[in-house]
Amino acid sequence: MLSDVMEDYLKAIYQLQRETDERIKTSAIAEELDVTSPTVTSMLDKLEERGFVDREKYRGVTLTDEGETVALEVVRHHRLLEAYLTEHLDYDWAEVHEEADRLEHHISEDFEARVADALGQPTVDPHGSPIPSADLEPPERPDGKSVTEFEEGDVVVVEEVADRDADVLSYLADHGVEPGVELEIVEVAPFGMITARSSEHDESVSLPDTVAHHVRVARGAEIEQ
Amino acid sequence: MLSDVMEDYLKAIYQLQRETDERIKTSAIAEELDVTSPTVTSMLDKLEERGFVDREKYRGVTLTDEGETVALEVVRHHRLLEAYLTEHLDYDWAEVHEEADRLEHHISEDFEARVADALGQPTVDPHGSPIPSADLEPPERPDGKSVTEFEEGDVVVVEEVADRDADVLSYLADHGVEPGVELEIVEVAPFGMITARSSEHDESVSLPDTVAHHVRVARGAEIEQ
DNA sequence: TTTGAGATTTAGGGCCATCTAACCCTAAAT
DNA sequence: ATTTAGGGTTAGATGGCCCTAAATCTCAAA
Ligand SMILES: [Mn+2]
Ligand SMILES: [Mn+2]
Ligand SMILES: [Mn+2]
Ligand SMILES: [Mn+2]
Repeated sequence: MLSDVMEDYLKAIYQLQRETDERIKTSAIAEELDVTSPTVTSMLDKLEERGFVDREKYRGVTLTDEGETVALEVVRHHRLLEAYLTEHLDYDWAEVHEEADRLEHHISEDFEARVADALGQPTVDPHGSPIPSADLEPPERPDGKSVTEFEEGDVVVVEEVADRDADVLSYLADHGVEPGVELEIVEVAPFGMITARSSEHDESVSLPDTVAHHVRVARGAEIEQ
Repeated sequence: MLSDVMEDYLKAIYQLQRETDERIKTSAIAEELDVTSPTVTSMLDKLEERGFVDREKYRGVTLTDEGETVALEVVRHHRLLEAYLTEHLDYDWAEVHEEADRLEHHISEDFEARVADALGQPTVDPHGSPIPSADLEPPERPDGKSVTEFEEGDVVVVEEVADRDADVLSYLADHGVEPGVELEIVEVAPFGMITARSSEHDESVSLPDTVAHHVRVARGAEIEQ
């Protein structure tokens, strides 16, 4: 059996891999999980021994197929829980992450199935992130781009808000940045900040790149002048 | 913070204390939690140091008030979860225990409150066991007696079926032994077995004392001849 | 091509929860 | 008052996850 700590490492590696295409470095995992790098090194030893990661010493790791399957399992649990908590237990969008992050390791497959049934086999979580299917086949890369890749005047539709910080999410919700909302990019500042107007709130929000990077969008319809 | 293992020890001691009035022995805890007695001894050291149990070496432990509060917290989580799983996720009476036994250590106080709300602040779980109140005041001893204390001809109403084994619970449900059901004691065998007729199923069930001991009942109305 | 800053691994240690083997205490029976 | 069986505790070890300090490697800049 896999410990919840190991599950967290595999999930972290999976999520870092979604962002970079490169091998995942010890330091990136250490940062993500808030542990020191020697701790990561020794865990990577174990994960390699167990066949969950491919490793090149000093050059980082990638998940094996088995490692990816475990990660997808955990991510599926996480996102189903987030969806269930918002839909059936009246949790707020911004609050669900922490609860799901603990419970994801402790629910049975039976529980997972019942939650998925109660939700009608959903495919995205409340943040717009895709929920891996029950067969745990690796999903395709989403084709949405980060909002930081657009320019002044572009109109986009928010697909996913992948931040995990409750305060940031509350702020975004308060200013109308949620999956499904249309945004017009009104300004791209030279110091890494983007300003957009939400069609919902008819109000503009400014976001530093660190936050904006987590807002994935698709190009929307042109706005009439 | 208390580990989930410590919570399990305190819950086990609490539940053993409900049955005996005497100090709880190392071996009883070891049996309950399926660990060896030296393991229990060393955990009792820690629990004593932390002020959760009163200990007399070689003579067993009792919970302190703090220890009892922790135990009640865990039991409240457990029973609320059992109730929620049966009411809202379509779990069967017999199946909930294992799931609740894991999750009880990992839900937040917020989750607890939301589940209690969704259920309308219930006071008993699906097995008829009392759910400790949110303030965690020690509940009174229930006044129900074990069905083994009755005699042939007595009519009783089932209040609580405190077994934890899924197969035993399924069997009991199949034969109409559930909270709220009326039973007539039809035979008390000399070798520790009791036979009762369920008014629901109009069928009789025979139960060894080991099982019957967990069926708590109140005296019911007399049956007309 | 060399070198040094920065990242990674190794070394060594701590705490937790568990085990087995060995020793010791209690309480009941003589 | 002794004995002894049964059970409790101590001793010592393991595996898991984490840490700091020291050694080692990598890669980009000079
Ligand atoms: Mn999340
Ligand atoms: Mn699963
Ligand atoms: Mn139970
Ligand atoms: Mn609680």
